[in-house]
Order: sequence, then structure tokens, then C-alpha cells
Amino acid sequence: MVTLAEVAQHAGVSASTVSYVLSGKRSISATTRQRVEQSIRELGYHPNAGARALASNRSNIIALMVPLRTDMYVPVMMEIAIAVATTARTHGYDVLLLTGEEGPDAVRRVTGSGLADAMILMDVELEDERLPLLRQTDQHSVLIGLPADPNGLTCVDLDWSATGALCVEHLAGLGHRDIAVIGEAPAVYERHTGFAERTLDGLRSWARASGVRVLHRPCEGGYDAMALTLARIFDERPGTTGFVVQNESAVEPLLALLRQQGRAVPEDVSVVAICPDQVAVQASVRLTSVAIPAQEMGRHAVEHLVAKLDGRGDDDVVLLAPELTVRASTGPAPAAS
Amino acid sequence: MVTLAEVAQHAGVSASTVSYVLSGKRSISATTRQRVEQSIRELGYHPNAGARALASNRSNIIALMVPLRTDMYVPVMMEIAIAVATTARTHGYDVLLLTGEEGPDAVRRVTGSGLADAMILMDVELEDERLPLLRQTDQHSVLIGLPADPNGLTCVDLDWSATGALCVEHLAGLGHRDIAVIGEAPAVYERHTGFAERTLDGLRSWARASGVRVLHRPCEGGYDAMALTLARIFDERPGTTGFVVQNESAVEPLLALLRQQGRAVPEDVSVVAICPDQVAVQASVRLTSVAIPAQEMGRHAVEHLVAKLDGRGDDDVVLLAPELTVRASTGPAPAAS
DNA sequence: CTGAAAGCGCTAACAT
DNA sequence: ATGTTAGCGCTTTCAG
Repeated sequence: MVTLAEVAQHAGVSASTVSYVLSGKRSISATTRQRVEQSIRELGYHPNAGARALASNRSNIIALMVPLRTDMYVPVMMEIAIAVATTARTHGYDVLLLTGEEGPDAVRRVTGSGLADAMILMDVELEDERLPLLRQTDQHSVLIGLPADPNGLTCVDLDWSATGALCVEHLAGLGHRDIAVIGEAPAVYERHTGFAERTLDGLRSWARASGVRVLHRPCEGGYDAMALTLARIFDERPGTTGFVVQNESAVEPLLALLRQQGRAVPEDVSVVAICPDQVAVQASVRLTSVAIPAQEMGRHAVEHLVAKLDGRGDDDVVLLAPELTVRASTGPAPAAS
Repeated sequence: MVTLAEVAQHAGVSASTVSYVLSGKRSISATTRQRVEQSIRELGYHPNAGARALASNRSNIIALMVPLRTDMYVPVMMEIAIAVATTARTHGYDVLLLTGEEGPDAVRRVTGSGLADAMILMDVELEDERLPLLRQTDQHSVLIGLPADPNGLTCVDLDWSATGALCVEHLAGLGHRDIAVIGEAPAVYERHTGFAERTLDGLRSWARASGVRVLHRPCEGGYDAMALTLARIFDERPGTTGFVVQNESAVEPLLALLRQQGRAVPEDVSVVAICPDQVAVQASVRLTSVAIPAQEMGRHAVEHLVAKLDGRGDDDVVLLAPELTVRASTGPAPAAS
């Protein structure tokens, strides 16, 4: 293993000079710099991460806590994770992957051991048990998701409430008066995941304001569950002409069932999805949708974190504005029959 | 920050004793151990990761390289990643998340810096450019996926060739004579991803042996691409009654299109999928399928790696046996019309 | 069964 | 603009 000292010797300079060439923390004459860089290349030197972390008290690692359960938009999680990893690299950080399994203990462990300089938490619940710890230790962190009380925390999320409102606004604008919302699995609501409840709030308050009715039904994924849910919806509200779907694994079943029942999309019923663009485009009907900006969320989270670590920090909440893309699944409400 | 020295002082023992209590590398009297453990708890001590890595030359971190691209079955990747992370934790390791973006450089960086003790590579191509590096450095590693030449490497993978054979065996056993294979996107074959080509090999050689015909068509995901592909298949082989699908985003479109064309599953055509069980179960027809054992692959990979790190190593190739579950999408071939 | 002490490779004062 | 040096907190000989 090549050490800094060996590089220094090879280049005929002191250890600190090599260190400073690497860090750029003080000015080095061009010729010295070149000699050192040359030696580094020739010897194939790589700074030792452990030694660096010990001496500098910085690991250059960001911990990312992903949820253990996979009952949600897995591809979205993955996309966020990848965005976090690549963005982190551009800032000189690596990413440590933690699953939710350890729970709050993981926070203690990582904080206490100095394994990571900061952490990003995904899938934050409204009353998340990890939050008290984050507040009391002065661990730098960013949440992807918005808890009930974001005070003293930095959060990045899609503005779910605005997302819900946007969906209703679009449908109401097309003349739909009875809207059904196909939601996530009941478990998602039960554990008070912020995004699900906030979407609902946005949906309902815009509905109230614009005089349309919304009926919300959680739904497990899959064909059978969707069939049941759909039957109940039409049973209760036969006049339903608009759908908002926030459940990736219900999208295709819903379309198939509507087709099967002879309800044409968008002539008879309109469907707005809240899902990644890829899903909207690949569906059997190209779906009007509000995209989930996974990459931006990951990128924002890292950039905020790096800013904090560099002392340019600011505890605040960033809500990304939703964007609705009109595709082939929505149209004017049919004349009342 | 609490240090080992402080714990030692608090417990009235020397630093080394505390260290040995932690590592268990030499025997400690019960009373001493308890005093030390007590102090550790009272002071809330966490060993410093950097110092530990520096002194022991072990980081207790495993690097996991995931593919950057997301044109494949993302949930499988995620499931593997999570299985890797949780299994690693049970062995005292953390996981560093690397994207394929850096390519072979990441291998050098991680190896050279001692950031990780070992690495797991996913999405290995037949002639993967990272492999020469792995062979020449004595970096411990495990591949998830099987390259063309696994010599000197440890690999874990599903036995894709047997998987292909199993699918054909099942369909041929039911009397199907003309089988169409809906494959992954062309790009997947072009970059010579092992699993895709091996599945095909297995499919074809069993077909040859059992006297059935197979027609292979790669397919981009989605409804439109599937429609085109299906039309071409029936055009070329009107007598096709069996399908093997190895492309998650083609599954539901295929079922929908068959339904739409009045071909009943499984009465008129049978479908076998190669996909995670969850997909098979949630599809609009419960699919006979060969499962992709994501969790086992992740678990195996970690356990092999840990064995190697502990000197119990063995460079070898572990191919997991495929299992076919019969569900509602396959049945006897219809009498020739 | 326990202590003392020598580093591990690097960073960051403190010098000059 | 560069060199010297004192640690960072832990592991692990070497010595009892």
C-alpha cells in the first residue's frame, strides 16, 4: 500500500505539502504541484479513508436510510437512491445504505461512530420516531418527505397537497363532478405516511372549493383488489366520471377493468395518475399524470446537505411544485345521462 | 465525543482491556467485562469508525455496485440491494452504495482507499470491464450474475439456462409445439448481459431436445411495443400457443392484448413468466412463473463474501436452482385446429 | 487475565 | 511557499 509519506519522499517534498496539494487548502507552486501529482500517478497512490476520517473528523460519507418495506413505489425509491448516490459523488461524498430495519438505532450508531457526516432519511412518517434523535444530536440531516412538525429540520418533498389539488382542478375544469380517488394500500395510511394524507387533503380542499365530490378508497395493488374497489365505487357513486389514482400497482388493473366494463377512457371516464412519467407513458392508455420527481428530490436532498456541511446551511422545507402533463386519459365529462 | 480512553478510565481499566472486551479477542474476567460494559452504557460510547479502520486495516464496509441504468427490472435490483444491506448488518458490515457510473474507477478508488473491505457487483455483463481489475487486485468480491469467464471469481446467480429449459419443459409437457419468447429490450441483449443470453440458450436447447419450435423476440416495455411484437409473432407463427415472457413491463400488456384479441388464457394460449412472484400474483391472470429469487441472491452474495473475509473463502460459482410455480396461466395446448 | 506503548496514515496547527 | 510535528482513537504486539 502506498502512503502519503512515500509520495512525499518520491516527490522530494514534505508530507504536508502532499496533503495540501490534495486538499487545495493552501497555495502550492506550480512546479511542486506537478512533481507531487506526477509521483501520485506513478505510485498509484490513494489516500487512506480511515486515516483521513480520523485526522480530519470527516468521513465524506452520507448515510441514506431507505425503507425496508417494499409495499410502495419501489422504482421511485430506487431512482431517488441512485440520484442521491450520483449527486453525492459529484460533491466528493460516498453513500452508505441503511435499511429502516435498525430504526432509530441506526441513527445513533452512525452518528456516534462518525461513520457518516450526515444522513438522508426517506419514507418519513408524520410522527417519525427517528426525528427526536435527529433534533437532539446535532447530526446534519435532510428528510425526503415531510413530517407533521418539520421544525428544526430540513425537508425536501413534492408538494403533495398541491398535487392533489392539481388533479382535482384538472378534472373539475373538464366538467367532472364526481371523482373517485384510488389510493395506496390501507397500511400506508395507517402508518401515517405524510404524502398519502397530504395528497388527500389537497384533493378534498380543492374539491370543496370547486364544488365537486370526491370519494376516497385505499386499495391494495393488483387486479382482484382493484376489481372489488371499483365495484364498490360505482355502487356507491354510479355517476363517477373522474378517477385519480395514486397507486402504481392499481393503474393497469384499473384501465383493464374499465375497458372490460365497456367504459371508454377518456370518452366515458377520465383518469389522472400520480406516478412516475415512465409508468404514465407505458400504460395501455397514455395517462394524464402528475409526475413524481424522484431524481430532483434526491439531488436536492444531497445539495442541501452538502451546503449544510459546508456551513452554508439553512434549515428549511423545500416543496417541489407538481406538474401535470395532459395525455390521452382525460377529456371532457360526458353529458349527464 | 466519548473515547475508548474515557471508558477505560471510567471503568478503572486500561485501554486495551476495553478494546478486548469489544472485540472478544482475548478472555476477560466476568467482573471486568461487566464493569466495562457498564461504563460503555453509561457514557454512551460508540467506537470511532475511522480510528478503527486505520488501526485494524478493516473498514467493515462492503461496497455494492448497482447498475446506473434503470431499463431493467428495478424492483429486483432494489430487493437485492436491501437483502444485501440487511444481511451485511447481521454480520457486522455496512454497505456502501456505488452506482455503475464511475465504472472501473470506482473499483480502484474503493480498493485503493480501503474504504471497503470487499465488493459486490450487480448486473455483470458477459465481458465486464471491471473484471480484469478484480482479478489483478486481490480485492475480495462476489458477482451477482455470471460473466463469460468466471475463472478466479465468485459468482452467485439464478441458473438462467435451467430456467429457460424449465419453461419450455413445462409448456412442451402440456403439448405446446410452437412457443414464442418475449424477451427483454434489445439493448439488454446488445450489451451481452449474461442472464438474457443464458435463458435463451436454455430455452433453445431444451426446445431442440423436445422437438418444439421457439421464436425469440426482444421487446421494449409497454403496451405499444408489445402490440407490435405480438402482431409480428402471430404473423410469422400463427400456430403459436405458448408464451414465455422475460420482461416485467411486457407482462400486463401481453395479457391485455391477448384478451383483446379474443385469445383466452389458458384455454387458447398459455403464458409462463420469468419474474418476481409478486408480479406473477398481481397480474390480471395469475401467472405460472419461475421466480427471480432476489433475496436469496443478495443473501448468498454477502455470506460468501463474509466467508472469504474470514478466510473460509472459496472461489466458486453458485447457481440457484429455478422453481416453477404453476398458476392459472398455463394449460394443455388446444387441439390443433 | 491485564497493562503499557508503539504505531496505523493523515490533517492542521505552528514554524519559518 | 514549504517543512515539522503533534495528535486523531483505536488495535495489537510485547510484557508481565
